[in-house]
Amino acid sequence: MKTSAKTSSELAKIFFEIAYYDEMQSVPFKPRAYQLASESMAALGNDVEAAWRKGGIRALKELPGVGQSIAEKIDEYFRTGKVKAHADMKKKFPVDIWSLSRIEGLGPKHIHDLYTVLKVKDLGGLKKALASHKVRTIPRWGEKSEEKLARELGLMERASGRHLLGVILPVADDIVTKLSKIKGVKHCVYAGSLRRKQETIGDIDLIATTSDPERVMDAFVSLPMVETVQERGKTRSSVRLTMGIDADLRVVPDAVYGATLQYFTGDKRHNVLLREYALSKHFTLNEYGLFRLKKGRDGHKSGALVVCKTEEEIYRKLGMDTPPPELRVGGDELDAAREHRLPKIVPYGSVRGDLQVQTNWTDGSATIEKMAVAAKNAGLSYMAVTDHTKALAFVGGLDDAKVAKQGKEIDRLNKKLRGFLILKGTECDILKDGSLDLSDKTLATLDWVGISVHSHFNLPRAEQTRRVIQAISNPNVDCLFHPTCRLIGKREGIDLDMDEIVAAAKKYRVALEIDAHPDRTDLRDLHVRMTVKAGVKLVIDTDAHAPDHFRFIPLGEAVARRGWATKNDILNTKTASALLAYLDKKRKRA
DNA sequence: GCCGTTTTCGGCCCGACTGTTTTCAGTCG
Repeated sequence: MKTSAKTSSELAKIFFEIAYYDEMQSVPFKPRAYQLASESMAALGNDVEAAWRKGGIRALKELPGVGQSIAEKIDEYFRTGKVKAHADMKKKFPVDIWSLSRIEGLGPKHIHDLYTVLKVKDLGGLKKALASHKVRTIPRWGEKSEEKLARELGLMERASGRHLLGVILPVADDIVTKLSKIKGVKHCVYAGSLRRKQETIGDIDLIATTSDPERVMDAFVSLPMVETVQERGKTRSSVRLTMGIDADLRVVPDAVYGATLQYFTGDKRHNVLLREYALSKHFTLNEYGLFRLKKGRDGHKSGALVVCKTEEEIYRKLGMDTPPPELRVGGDELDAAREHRLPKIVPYGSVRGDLQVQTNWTDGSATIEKMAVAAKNAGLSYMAVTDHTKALAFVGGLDDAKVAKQGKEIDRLNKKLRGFLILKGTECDILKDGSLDLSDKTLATLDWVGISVHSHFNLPRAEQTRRVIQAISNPNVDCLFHPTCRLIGKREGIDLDMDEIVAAAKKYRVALEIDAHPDRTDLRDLHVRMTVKAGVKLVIDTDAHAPDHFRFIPLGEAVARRGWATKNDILNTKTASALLAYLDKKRKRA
C-alpha cells in the first residue's frame, strides 16, 4: 500500500533528525546508529511495516541497523503515529532540520548555532538572517561563510535534485577526454556514483594521476563548462558546472591509483563496511592503500603499506573477490565477495538485439529501414519493430489490419538487408480489464509480443496487479514492457505487487523488460534482482523512438548489472536464431 | 545505539579543504 511506503520514509526522516539532534550535542556514536537506521528505513520501504505486522519488535530487530531501542521506537510509531523521543527533541529545538540539512555545507553544528544565536528555524528564517547579514555575527562565522551559505541556499532551491545517469555520462566522458590529453597525465577516470552507474548522479568524481598536478588542476578549473570554482587545492579541486552539477577532481601519485579508485568509487556504506572488515583483520584502509596495523613504541597504532596499486590486490589481500563497481552498495556484496560467490554479471556489449523499437508507423521519428540501419550501426544484429496499438489513438496505434500490412513491409526489408534481421513485433496495449488490444489471431502471427500499460495508471494496487497478470497469462505474450510505467521525476509509476508480477511471469514464462530509456529505467535494479532470484528472464531494450536512441543500451546493461543479472538471465544476449528457437519452444509448450 | 571472522563488552573510517582561527572545528565524501 502506498501509505506504508510513506510511513517508512517518515520513519527515515524521524531517525535522521534524531541523529542530527545527537550530533548537535556532540553525543558520541549514537548519531551514526540513527543515521544507519534512517538509511535502512528508506531502503526497506514497505518491508518495515510488513516485518512489524508479522513479528513485532522481535522481527524489527532482525532489520539492518535496528536494535532493541530503535525497534521499540518503530513499534511506537506504528502504534501511535509518533516517536516521543523525537517529539520531545523537536519541542526543545523546534527546527526544520530535514530541510535545512539539505543545504550543502550546513551540518548539525551550524544548524545548532543558527538557532541558538539567531532563532533560525527553517528556510524562510534562514533567508531573513542572510538578508540582514546577521549570520556573519555568529562565533566562528565570517563574511565568506555567510556568502557561501547564501549561494548554496540559492542553488538548493534551483536544483531539481540529482541528475540522470544518461545525461551526466556524456559530460563526464567529455571532461575525462579533455583532461587525459594534458601532458603528464597517466590515468584519468570517473569514480563515485558514475562508475557505479547509479540511475541518478549527485556529482561527478574524477581521479587523475600525473607528473604535473598543478597543470591538471589549472586545466580542470578552467574547463569551458565550469561555472564557479569552489575549491582549488594541490590534491583536490571542486567546481560547479554550468549545467548545475558539481565536479570534484583528485590528483594522486600514480603508485596509489588503485587505492584511490577503490576509495572514491564507494559507495560510502560499502567502504565503511570494507574498512571495518579490514580493521578486524588488523589492516587499515584509506585512499592511499591498505596498511598493516602495528603497535609502535609509544603504544600507538601505526601502519606499514601492504598494497595500493590496483583495486583487485586490495580486495584479494582482504581475502575476497573484487565486486564490480555496480554491486558496491554496502549490502550483501561483501559477503558474496568473501565467499567467492559473486555472480558473473552481464558484460557491457552483450546485448545483440533491441526488442522494443518504435517507427514512424506510430510515434517513432524514422522509417523501419532507417531504424534498422541505425541499430546495425550501433552494433546490433537484430531488432523487433514494436509499434503501439490502436488504444493509443493519439499516436495512430495500429489495428490488426495495419499490423498485417506492416509485416509485409518487414518481409520486404528483410530480403533487402544484409547481416541484420527485423522481427515482427508489437507493443500491444493492456486494456483496463487486462485484455489485449490486438486479436489473439494477429498476436499469433508475430515473432515477438510485448505488452504494456498506457492508461488507467491510478488503479488500486490489487486491481492493477490483477489487470497486468490477466494480460501476462495470454499464451501469445512474450514480454512485459516497462513494467512499472514510471517516468523518473515525472510519474511515480503504477502501483503493482511486484512479487505477484514476478511469480506470474515465471508461471507463464513471460520475460520482464529493462527499459533503458534514461527517463524510465524500468525495471529498476531492485526489481531486476528480484526477477533474477526468481529465475525469470529479462530483456534489455532502449524503447527507441529515434535512430540515435540505440546508444541507451549500455544504460540498460548497467541496470542489469546492478541487479546481479548474468548473460544467461537476459534473452536478447542470444543470437537472433537462438532467440527465435527459444520463443518457438516456449509457444509449443504453452 | 548497534554489533560480533576481535568482541555479548568495548569498540565505532579517515583525510582534505575551508574559514576562522593562532591550532582547530566543521563538513564532506
